[in-house]
Amino acid sequence: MALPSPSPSASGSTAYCRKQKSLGLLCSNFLSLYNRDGIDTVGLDDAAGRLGVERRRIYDIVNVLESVGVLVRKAKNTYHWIGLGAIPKALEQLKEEGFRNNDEQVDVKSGKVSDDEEDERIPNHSASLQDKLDLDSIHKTAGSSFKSGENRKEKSLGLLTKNFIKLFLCTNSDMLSLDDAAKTLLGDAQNPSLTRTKVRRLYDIANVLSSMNFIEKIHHPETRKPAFRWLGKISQTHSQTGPATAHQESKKRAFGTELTNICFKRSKLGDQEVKLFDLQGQCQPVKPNTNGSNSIQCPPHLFDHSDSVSLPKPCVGESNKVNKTQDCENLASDYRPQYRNQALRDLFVHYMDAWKSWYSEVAEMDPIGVI
DNA sequence: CATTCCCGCCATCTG
DNA sequence: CAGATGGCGGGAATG
Repeated sequence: MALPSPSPSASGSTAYCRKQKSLGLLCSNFLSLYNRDGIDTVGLDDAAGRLGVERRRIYDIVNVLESVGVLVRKAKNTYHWIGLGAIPKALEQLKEEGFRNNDEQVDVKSGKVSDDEEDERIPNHSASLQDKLDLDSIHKTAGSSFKSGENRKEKSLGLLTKNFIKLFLCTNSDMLSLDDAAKTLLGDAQNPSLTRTKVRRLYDIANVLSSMNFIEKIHHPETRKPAFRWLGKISQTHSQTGPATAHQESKKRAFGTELTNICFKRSKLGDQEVKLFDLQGQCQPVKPNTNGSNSIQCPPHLFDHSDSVSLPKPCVGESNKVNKTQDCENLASDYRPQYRNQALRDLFVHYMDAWKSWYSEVAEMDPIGVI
């Protein structure tokens, strides 16, 4: 049926920009919006509205954030904001959990010990990755019978996030390709389509974790293949963490490179008026608590944009298409603040890099005099 | 062509 | 039972 063809009727380039809709960006914005004093509860509708995205996307964000302790479901439509300060503890817990499950592979039906799912002993589970840390996981392969209940939960983004993180926390290497991660988490399931789906989810997760600087995308030194590296260093493996700040992720899909997620649907028209949120930046960056706090370090922080730049950047396209465009255009001129041109954007990116390097090696950076 | 990952349908799960 | 959740995979951007 007549698909709402994306007909780029409007002369010129398509204004749609994938980056502006990334989960990573959305996550940053979400945090910018709520990570501040006084916030106690987060309403899904409110969030969706202010961030100008569909509810569905909020679920994605919230689910991974919940896995890291930043939020807790309070009631329907409502979450209790805990804060970034809860992250270290949550990670510590995940780590423990991971190790525990690892060597005794608890069997607990319907998760008792670590809420996790319930499994079925993967038959030929051969350690595919460095370790055999078989964090729970285990999903029956090509489905057969199953108790939809647990089965569904078993595949939740939240759980997957936890397991993904455990992979880093309980493993020697802190570098992981999503493909390997997917396979590991699937208990080496052969089913390629299953893996594909898993990888898709991992991309989602990786994006938000990246935006929070938990991990960073890199290319495996040898394989050249894309992988992710854990940045929230763990005591042991720490040791000078590599060469330090190899931040050259210039212009790829650098998450958080842009602000806001305005609605510019890919094909279907964007409905509801874009309600750009009015974040004032103020996202109290949690300082790197390097003091005492044992091993796990809260990932280097988010908000690359917090202070200096914080305003929403509406779709910068020159020409858009559909009707709704009007709205955006208007909004664009209203909020238009920065980054309308490459130069500014670059500057911003630069700023972010500076922040990252500063953070990762507290002191290593040199005040690049961009300006 | 391969990799990334947004989008939104629709199965499930609450309240 | 309506509304809330969120798995899932098609297929469009991007590399």
